[in-house]
Amino acid sequence: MTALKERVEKASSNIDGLNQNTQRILVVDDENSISELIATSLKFVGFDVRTAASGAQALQIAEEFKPHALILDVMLPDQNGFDVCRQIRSEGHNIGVLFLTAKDSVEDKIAGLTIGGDDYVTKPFSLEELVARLRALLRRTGATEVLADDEKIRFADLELDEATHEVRRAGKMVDLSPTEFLLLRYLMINADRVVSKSQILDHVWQYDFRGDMGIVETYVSYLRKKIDIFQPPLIHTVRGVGYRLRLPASK
Amino acid sequence: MTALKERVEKASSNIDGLNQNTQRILVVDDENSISELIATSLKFVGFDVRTAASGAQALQIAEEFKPHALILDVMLPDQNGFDVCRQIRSEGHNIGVLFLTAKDSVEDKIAGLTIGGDDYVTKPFSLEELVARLRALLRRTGATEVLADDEKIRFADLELDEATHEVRRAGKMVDLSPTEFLLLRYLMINADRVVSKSQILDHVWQYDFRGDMGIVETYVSYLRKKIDIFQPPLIHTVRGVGYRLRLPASK
DNA sequence: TTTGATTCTCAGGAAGTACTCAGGATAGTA
DNA sequence: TACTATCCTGAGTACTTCCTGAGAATCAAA
Repeated sequence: MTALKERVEKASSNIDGLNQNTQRILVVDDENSISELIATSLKFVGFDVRTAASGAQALQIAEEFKPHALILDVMLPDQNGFDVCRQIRSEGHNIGVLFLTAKDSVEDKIAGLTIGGDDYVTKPFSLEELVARLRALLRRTGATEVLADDEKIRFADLELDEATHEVRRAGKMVDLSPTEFLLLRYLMINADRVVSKSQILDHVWQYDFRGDMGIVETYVSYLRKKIDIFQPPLIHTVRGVGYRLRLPASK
Repeated sequence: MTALKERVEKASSNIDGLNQNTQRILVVDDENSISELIATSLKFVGFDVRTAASGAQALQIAEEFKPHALILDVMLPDQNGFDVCRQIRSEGHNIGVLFLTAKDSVEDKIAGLTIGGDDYVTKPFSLEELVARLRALLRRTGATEVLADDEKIRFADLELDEATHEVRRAGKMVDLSPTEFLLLRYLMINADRVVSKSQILDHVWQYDFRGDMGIVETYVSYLRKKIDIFQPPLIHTVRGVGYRLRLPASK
């Protein structure tokens, strides 16, 4: 699952119009803006997505859509998310579930829910995190046919391990805060292309973040101090546009 | 902005010979002058364009026009741009959206503009930038059949890469400021054709620029110092008319 | 060759953009 | 409760880019 491979896969799926081995995801949330946000984002990275706004609707859609995974708000208008989950599973499908939950309700209820390979993400979340968690979940539940490539992203002498959350530059461990990790991950996935500060903000930060883009500059600065003290520097500023991860080789 | 309109009329015969697989773009803005400006410009470069002045109208037109992309002002009289976007997307079409937004409202309020391959441009913008962004968006969202074609523009030994924002002359990296980049891009797109200073001003500079054409001369001079220190020179002055990118051979 | 118009180039101030750091707020942990 | 790590803001600094204006250079026609 290297950045390159991901891109190649994405590109090739564009070519023939539809990809045959696309994973189907059902997003269930009663807030329309949330499910749309998730849906567009997942569609863009290549999933086949359907949305539902209630438990009943979810059951109905699941029946014919047969999703590989569920993204499921715990709080639904008609019933609670767990029941929906249970019902869908009793239909026979053994699908993984990524629960969405408000920050405070976490400890109470969710604790026991991450057993079956399931996972949860608290609202508000960042898109990067959501997608990363979903991918991990699909990997665990075996829904992914693709060779289970070691969960590492590489660029130059940088190595980022999704499973262990470890990062190395030139073999040396570097430790990053959660935000730094996500930022680096986003840059690595988009290696060699320029990403704007607003793209970074939209993907790495939580969707309700209301600050300005100065925060991105600050975090790029942090990252540089941790990974670009080595030579050569990999994070490059493209003035007026954004940032770009690249080797200086082709100067 | 007269120069532009003139050319549109003159050259429209060239256009329809060229594209039978034209991309459809729906422009939504309540300021008529803006949507007209954009529409004219996009038509000229070969898109099939329709305009709408409100969200309601946009939905209506989108239904039968089935655009490949949307250019959508965030501030609309009847509803906000996101809702329009969401509604159109929920109809099933997975189209990319290029948002237009006032400079100051970007940082403050609006997040999530770059989700799903979307992008945004702040008012006032330059036409070159708008078109470049739109093209990039169409590429990303896979609406363009002519993919691969690795996002590079070439002329002679000049090479301009849109994704990485790199420019090379004879393989050597040259670094350009944002304006220099846009200017070179415009010259390269119109390679071998003479472009007048007012055309350049209309396309490369923001539409509210109030200075005179001296600025174009200045920037051409900057460009020459960066890319025409190599031999042979490519940027040629056509006295009394404008500039032209050409090889000395094709006199 | 002269003349007038056009174009080139440069210097320098204004404006904009990016980098870094210190410090306060917050959350997670012992 | 105290301690620590992380997040975020704001301010200061450094730098780049933009644009103007003016004089030098070039060109074409008389």
